[in-house]
Amino acid sequence: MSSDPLGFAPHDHTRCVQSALAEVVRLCAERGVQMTPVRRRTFEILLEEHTAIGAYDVLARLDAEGLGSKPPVAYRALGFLVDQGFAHRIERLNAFIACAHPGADHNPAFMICRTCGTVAEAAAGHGPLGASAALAGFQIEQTVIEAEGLCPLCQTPETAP
Amino acid sequence: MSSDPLGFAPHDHTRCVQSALAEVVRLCAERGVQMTPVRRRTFEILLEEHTAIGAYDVLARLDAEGLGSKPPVAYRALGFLVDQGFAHRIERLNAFIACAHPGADHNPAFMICRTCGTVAEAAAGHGPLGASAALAGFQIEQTVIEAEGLCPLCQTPETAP
DNA sequence: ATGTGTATGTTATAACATAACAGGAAGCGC
DNA sequence: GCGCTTCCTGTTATGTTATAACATACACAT
Repeated sequence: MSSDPLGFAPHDHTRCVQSALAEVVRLCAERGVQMTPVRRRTFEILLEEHTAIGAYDVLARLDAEGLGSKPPVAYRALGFLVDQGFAHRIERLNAFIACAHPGADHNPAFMICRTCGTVAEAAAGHGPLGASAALAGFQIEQTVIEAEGLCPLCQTPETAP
Repeated sequence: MSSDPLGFAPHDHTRCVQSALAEVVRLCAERGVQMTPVRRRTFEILLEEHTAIGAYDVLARLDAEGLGSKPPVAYRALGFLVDQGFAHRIERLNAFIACAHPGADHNPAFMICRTCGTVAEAAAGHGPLGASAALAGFQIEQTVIEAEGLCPLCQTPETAP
């Protein structure tokens, strides 16, 4: 990804895959956790897909490459990536997506296009909840912030896929 | 059940069930949609439960009352309630909860206690996404905003359930 | 009475997810 | 080396959530 924090613009994909991969490999070493073949390939698949993808779709690709054929294999690898902040789970879609800023401390928010399925990550902070939560005395640990709508391209019939 | 957090404060539950039910019945008439027995009972179940509850749990209760035993029955009734804004789906929990303000035009946010499971509804607006989305040219139609953490009672061991 | 629309009943299956246990490889202290 | 622990992977089996597709019923208008 050369420049595209918001994700609806074209970019150099090959390059973004490589740099993200290098970055997470570095982070794993730093944290003393293992980037095993299954985990690595799972992360690559998410990067290549470059949109949210279901656990069973990931599994199908792992299986095709002889890296595992049973659900737990995919769920464990995805769980690891999510735990490490290298990927996110999109609750609305029951799907996973590579993190746009691995390593960065962030509270991600997502914009999901209902037409083309593209998912873009944005920064969120704890947002409007901060105020309500403070008022209620609720201690936030984690947030899910997902918007569904139309991406720029799908708003105009001519450019829509 | 006569005291339990909506928000996280106790209140007169019997009364809130009655008034919410009356309100949605009124709204159905106003909108020309039908509040059938299954839909009505489903809504009552959500109100009585007063927290997020899974579709199959709703179904079990409908079944016990002879109102339907197959998944589609529950999913259709819940879908109707959600469509009408009488209930909300909590993505994080794959569960449903009665709306705290039926009829009001709102973009709800939810606070989910990871210890006691209580779910409180708050107002959100389009929140932090508004800015990011505008910047990206993304047209928001609907948002999912859910925070997980500790409710006031569960923050202190003595008062935690 | 016939068509139309809306709701429900039912079958079957799809899609998503995890518990539980077995085996194997890497590191470590002895 | 040997035994120990730890972490990761493989596999079985099952649990949980959700929907497609088709059949039936009823209400109401033409």
